[in-house]
Amino acid sequence: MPELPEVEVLVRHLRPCLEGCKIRHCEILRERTVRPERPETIRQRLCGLRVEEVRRRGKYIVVRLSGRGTGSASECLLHLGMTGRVWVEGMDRPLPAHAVMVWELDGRRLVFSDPRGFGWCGFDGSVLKRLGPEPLGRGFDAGVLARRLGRSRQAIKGRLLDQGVVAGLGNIYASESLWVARISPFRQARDLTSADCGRLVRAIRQVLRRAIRLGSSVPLDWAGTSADGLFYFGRKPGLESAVQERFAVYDRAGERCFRCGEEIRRAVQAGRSTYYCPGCQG
DNA sequence: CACCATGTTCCTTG
DNA sequence: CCAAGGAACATGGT
Repeated sequence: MPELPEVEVLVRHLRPCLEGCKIRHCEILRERTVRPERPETIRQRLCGLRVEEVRRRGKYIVVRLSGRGTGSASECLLHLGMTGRVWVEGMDRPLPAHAVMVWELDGRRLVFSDPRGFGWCGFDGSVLKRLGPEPLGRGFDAGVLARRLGRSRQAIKGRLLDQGVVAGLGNIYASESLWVARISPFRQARDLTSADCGRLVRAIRQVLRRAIRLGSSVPLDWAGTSADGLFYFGRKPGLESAVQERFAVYDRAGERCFRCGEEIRRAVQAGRSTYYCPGCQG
């Protein structure tokens, strides 16, 4: 469920559930999920700590924990990969088949479930240092984007997926942003004018804000048992109306462009699907 | 069975 | 040395 908007909505949801809670036990059901530390190290580092703050950076969930007595603060990172989910539930429920980690709180528990197993939990904060600016923060404008794109001959779509250029865009919202900015995903990054960069920055912000607003306004199934993709893939019966026209191009190959009526196309760039409108993204 | 999927890292190739 | 592309990770849905 993970691009910036989904993680942001999730973090807002988790904040009141977690902040102030003490972690009584930590159970790791899939060892690969925790890294680079060993499972036993993670368990020891988490046990007995209190959650001081839950925040987001890019697609990462950052959990700040207060130390045992001596004030040794630490930050635990969670990344959801492609299919990771995190929620807090009562202790009476059966654990899902793909639970990879569980934190026992007082009378409740946090469940990290991840069928595909690309998600991650650990204390190595170095990944955060490599991230580009927050697209919704002040440090992101046309000049910054242009500088980060540099002289790259790579297609702009691919550059937007690089978390060092801007933090939090993924395959869906990269396509969406380019459509809003009317920029072809195949343009070489170095060829974008400053006007293009300005439109792209505004488009990215608009697309992400709208997705966060939408995700905050729809009743979400955090555990995702009904397979609604939390808030992707609103084609599920009963949810389509709420999320209709959520995506202008993503997963809409063969359908008509809302702006010019052309048929949306799908292409493959660097092994990943790109959706675009050949009519208005010249 | 074939192909597709919201991500990141590592390796190879040019 | 760098840029770019592809494989790998692993599982489920269509």
